[in-house]
Amino acid sequence: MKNYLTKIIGDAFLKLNYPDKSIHFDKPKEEKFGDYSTNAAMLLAKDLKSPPRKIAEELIHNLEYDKDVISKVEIAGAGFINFFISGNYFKKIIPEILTGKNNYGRSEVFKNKTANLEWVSANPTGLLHAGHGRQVCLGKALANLLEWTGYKVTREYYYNDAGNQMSVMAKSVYARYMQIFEPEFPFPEEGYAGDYIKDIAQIIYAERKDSLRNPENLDIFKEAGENYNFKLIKNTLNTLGVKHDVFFNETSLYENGEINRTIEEFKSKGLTYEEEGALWLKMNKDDGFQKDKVIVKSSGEPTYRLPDIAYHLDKIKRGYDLIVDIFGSDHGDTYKEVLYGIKSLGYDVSSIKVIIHQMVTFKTGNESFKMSKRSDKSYYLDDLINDIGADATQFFFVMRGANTHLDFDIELAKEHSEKNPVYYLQYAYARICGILRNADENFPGYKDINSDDLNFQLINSDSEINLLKILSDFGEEVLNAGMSYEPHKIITYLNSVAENFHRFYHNNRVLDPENKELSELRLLICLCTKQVLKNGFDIIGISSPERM
RNA sequence: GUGCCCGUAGCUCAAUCGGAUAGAGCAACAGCCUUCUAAGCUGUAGGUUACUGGUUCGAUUCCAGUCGGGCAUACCA
Repeated sequence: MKNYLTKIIGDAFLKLNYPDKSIHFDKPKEEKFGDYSTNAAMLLAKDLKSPPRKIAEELIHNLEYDKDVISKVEIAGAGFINFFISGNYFKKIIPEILTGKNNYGRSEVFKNKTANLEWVSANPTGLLHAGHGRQVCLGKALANLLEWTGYKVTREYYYNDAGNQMSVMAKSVYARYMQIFEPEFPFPEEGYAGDYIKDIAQIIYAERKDSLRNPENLDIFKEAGENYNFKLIKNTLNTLGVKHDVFFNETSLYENGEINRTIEEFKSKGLTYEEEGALWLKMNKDDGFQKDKVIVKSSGEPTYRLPDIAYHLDKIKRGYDLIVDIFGSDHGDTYKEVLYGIKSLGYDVSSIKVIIHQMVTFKTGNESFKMSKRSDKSYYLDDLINDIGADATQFFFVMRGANTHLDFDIELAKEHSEKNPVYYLQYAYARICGILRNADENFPGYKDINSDDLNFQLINSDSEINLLKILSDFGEEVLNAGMSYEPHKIITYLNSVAENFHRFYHNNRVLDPENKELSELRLLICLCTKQVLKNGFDIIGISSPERM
């Protein structure tokens, strides 16, 4: 629709010899301002030195359009041009949705493009805590959303198995192992205190007994911990229906020489210097950096920046059209350093899109508590899912824009789980399924209705037309949400679908034995609504319950 | 201290390159079930968009400052 409007306005511009402007269409909140509006005349006012309303009049005068599509064009306010779309146009959406089925709303804008989405990427030092949920759920929805705009998406999980965190985890496991024999054996001060570390130690003890009391290194402890923790993490992800295609480990970058190659590249380009035994990357103050950063510690180990840079170079070389990273705001500064490193080596970072989401504060009543894997008392993502369910978890985290701070009151989520906004949407879906079950009994053969044979003029109430209008927006909404990487827009949209359906349901009896033709039309509207809800649920990653 | 992010109804959040009377859900209040699921619908109330100034036809949106919160300022990731 927007394409059509852009075209006819563009033609009018040509006729009038107006300067080229990018024309933007809004959807007015108020019905009386039409279905679409543009402020083109106001934007031109300055250039043409002419009042906006006069320009708008000229534009309308030179506008050629199909009367079956646009019923009315008006000037309003300071110079808005409002377009009213004909009710008949929206009825055409019915066969379109029924034909499109599970693909209705998909866009081909990015067809044949590839995208890599990296998210979660928590190091396997323990279970995912509830705060990780935001990223898990956001990424899941975003991956789906990108697919719906045409991308072929690779879902990727990166973890630093060579870094300090994993080493601390190994030390923690070793200490717990030793405590089996010597209860007084010291536990590392910054170690991971959770009971699961003891479980890992017990597993090692069961296999190796006391043979590892004086190990050459802690590799066995690290590996056992990594395997154990990854199993738990994948289990949690699985509960939420998240499945990564690629698990990329940092070690592989050492093994294939990419780390050393990257160091050499930095050195040969004169971007580094040595000081106090460490290798420093020069950071440009003009780009907002306050000081240079270490990329190789004096111990000889790289800091996280170096492998992160090498990892992103690897992704760039794999040739994706779009590379998306999702990080928490605690990485808000560091990703800039990584991008800076990549750019200073001469690589193009324009295909890399970084999404930063703000932190989540969890509350039970008046108490807010910290998410720390290193404390022994934690609220895990598994706990959250157990408490409020996978659908509600997914929904709550995706419902909000990523860049907003989020207060998550667990007591409230538990208490009000039945009034959770997710049910508002799913209930609309279940309601439709109920009607269809009824139709199975009383309107046998409704599935064979050919929409070509129906008299669409019978659809004429506001609640029917408005519902169809909303349904016809789905494709635009998907594309819009996808291009801004904001899955929560889909939820905002689905809310209006459900709202309009509930109103439609309330105002119109769908199955009326006295009026077969009208009933069949309304059944089709139900089928269309069901399809749009289902497709939307699929994108945000919640289930489509037939009954509630 | 410095950098990034945020501040919208009692609570959690929306608001499409700056647009028309700032919208939903929850909570509150008043109505609606012999008819397809009342997890619903209809209505009422709730706001100086933290504050102050600036930019312009027009600001929740852009700019400056103030206040308040989060994150980061490590040879952890």
